[in-house]
Amino acid sequence: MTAPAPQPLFDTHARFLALSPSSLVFENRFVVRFLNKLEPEIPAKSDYLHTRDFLRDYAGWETTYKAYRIQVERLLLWCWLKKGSSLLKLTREDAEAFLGFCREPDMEWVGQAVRRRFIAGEEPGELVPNPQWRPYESLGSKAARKLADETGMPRQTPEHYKVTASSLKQAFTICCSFYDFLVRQNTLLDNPFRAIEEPGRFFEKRAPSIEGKVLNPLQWAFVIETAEWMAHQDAERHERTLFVVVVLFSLYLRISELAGRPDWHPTMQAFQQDEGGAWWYVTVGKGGKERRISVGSELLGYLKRYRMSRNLTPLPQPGENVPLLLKLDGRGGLTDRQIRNIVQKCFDSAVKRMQAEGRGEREISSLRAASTYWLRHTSASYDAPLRPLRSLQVDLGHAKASTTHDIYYHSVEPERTPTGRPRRLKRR
DNA sequence: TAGTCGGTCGCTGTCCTTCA
DNA sequence: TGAAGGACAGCGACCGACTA
Repeated sequence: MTAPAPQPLFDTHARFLALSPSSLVFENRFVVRFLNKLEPEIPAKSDYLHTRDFLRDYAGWETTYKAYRIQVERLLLWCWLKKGSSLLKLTREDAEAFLGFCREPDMEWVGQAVRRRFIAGEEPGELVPNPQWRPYESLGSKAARKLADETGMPRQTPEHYKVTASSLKQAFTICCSFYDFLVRQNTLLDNPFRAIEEPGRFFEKRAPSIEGKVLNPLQWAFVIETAEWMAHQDAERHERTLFVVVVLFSLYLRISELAGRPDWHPTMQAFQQDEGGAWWYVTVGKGGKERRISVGSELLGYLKRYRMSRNLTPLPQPGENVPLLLKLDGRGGLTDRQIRNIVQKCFDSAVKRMQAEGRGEREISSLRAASTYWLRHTSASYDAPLRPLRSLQVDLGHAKASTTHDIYYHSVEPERTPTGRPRRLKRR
């Protein structure tokens, strides 16, 4: 099945992101033309203004703003293009129909790759609608894409697309919030999404789970051995790879806790020794909260190895303001994406080494889907049977013990921990 | 020309806060 | 106390600029 030809349906649409909260609306002539085309049958300009006013409240939180813009934009396009009326005329039945559409949108609304909404036009600085853009995207599973790339087979184009329960729940939450806003503004009397009985039937509840996101002991053994082998083959490039893999695993780090944040750039000072001689990794975690993670002796060995490859003293000195990770050209600091790429190359090499050793597809397949976050899940799930809940909770940076308990103490499978977590990184 | 890097985008999941 | 709501992060992809 080939990708659907660009539809005129989406030749123009409201581009909320381009509008800062203080800017004038309708500044893009394509948006103006689109809205004018809908008038007077649909009060599109009024709908557009209400939507922009709602989004304005979230302008200070970039990731939240992005999520909200995506969902209300879909709602707006669905009202206009599928229902043919204003979003202010939405009934409970319409709201249910929209959720149903969100769960399984028409394939002409679904793209096979993420595209920019607008691309450069002929005039300098002009933005024109990207005909390849679609409101929904379906990329398929990572493991399937990787396997297709390895075998040289074309990637499968899905004939149907269903969003996950998580995404659908987010769509519902945001639409509820949008109509609550319209009610507070005295624009509407009722919220049609609040009128839906048992909205949970649209998205089945699921306990938090790391199932399928943990490397089994054999896969982890291949990953760490591959990282060491890569470091041996090309120390200049891959001592860094080895250190990144080991530190993400050993300290249960989220990628941002190694890459840094806009207001925090990790240096060697992140490794600190207390008065008792114990070492800690001090980072800034989710929500901008500082946390200290205990550093084991084995990780210290890898830290020394990595530092010596950079011609530094074996252990960090007080006040040493050297970036923790360097780009290949020696410039300081790696972005989260660069770290992901480094880890992904290691995973890819581990898959090849498993194949070369004649390992079966069943042993290999889930490693294709692995990402940096799997190292955090893997390490924590190996450690859960061996460490007190409170201790693991603090190192993971969870505010509530129930989060740690629900994720790691409910989901540990016996086969993952035949003898509990080895404090040794290498297990094979 | 190939590799690196960063901007942008949308999907999915995590996890904290609020509320009944 | 559990569910719902909501903020936020991780991730993979495309694409263009830059550079060795």
